[in-house]
Amino acid sequence: MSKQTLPVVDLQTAGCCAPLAVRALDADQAAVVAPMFKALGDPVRLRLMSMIASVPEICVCDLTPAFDLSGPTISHHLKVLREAGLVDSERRGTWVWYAVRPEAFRRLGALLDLPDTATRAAR
Amino acid sequence: MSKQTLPVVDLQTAGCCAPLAVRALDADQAAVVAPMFKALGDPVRLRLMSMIASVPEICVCDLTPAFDLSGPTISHHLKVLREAGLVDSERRGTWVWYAVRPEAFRRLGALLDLPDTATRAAR
DNA sequence: GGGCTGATTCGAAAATCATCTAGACAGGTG
DNA sequence: CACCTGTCTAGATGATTTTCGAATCAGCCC
Repeated sequence: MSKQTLPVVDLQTAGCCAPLAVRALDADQAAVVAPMFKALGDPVRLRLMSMIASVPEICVCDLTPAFDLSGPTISHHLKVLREAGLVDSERRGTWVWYAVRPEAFRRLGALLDLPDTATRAAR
Repeated sequence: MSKQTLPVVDLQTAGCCAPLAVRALDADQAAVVAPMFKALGDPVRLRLMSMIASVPEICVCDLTPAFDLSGPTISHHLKVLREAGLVDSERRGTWVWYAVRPEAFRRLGALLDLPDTATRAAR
């Protein structure tokens, strides 16, 4: 399957960065993390992501008909999610199945933790 | 202070959506949430967001010099974060101060909760 | 093998975006 | 008031993105 273990993906897989609200990211960290948020920044991809994440796994054939878009377009968006490291795909016979990558997903969530401090009201 | 309480912001401010991993978003929900992720999907904005979120508040004059970009470009990115509802700004005399909007930030984080279930391994 | 269906890749068109310079506005200070 | 500094708006430009149809690839079945 996907051989593309680019340096980028390695950094993503490596634990990266305290929550945004704890310590500011440097330029390199931001360059690693931003593409993951960017991948979720399109309504179609966000919906795809939510459909994938809300079940153990799901076939492309069940994703495509939920949208008013061509197959290639859905395929393109899935590729963006894949290359961001957020989901994984596996061909089984005729169909291709997608599943969330829990580590990446969780790490992204951890970045958005807001520890009750560091808000203007609390200054 | 910024008067722009657009309808979009109202929807964002309203509690929206179970975590992605719990229930898939419909098209309307995705259209509301995606711009927030999109705003974080640029390395410059992500860094700006982390600089703002990691302190109670911060002056534009302290943000700009951290980047190798023109003032107007930083201003543009801050506007995107503002319009996504993620930060708030307030002019105090000569300077403009930015602060995170904890509700929006927290809601975004909640969307990325991953409840240990709904992963392929757990099927 | 030949044909079928599901999914991806390719190439192109239209829309959006990041960035800049120039200019406007806001507020302080002499 | 005139001027200076900090910030934002306007308009332009090159780069990126979204989307499509056409073509290709993968695996099944007759």
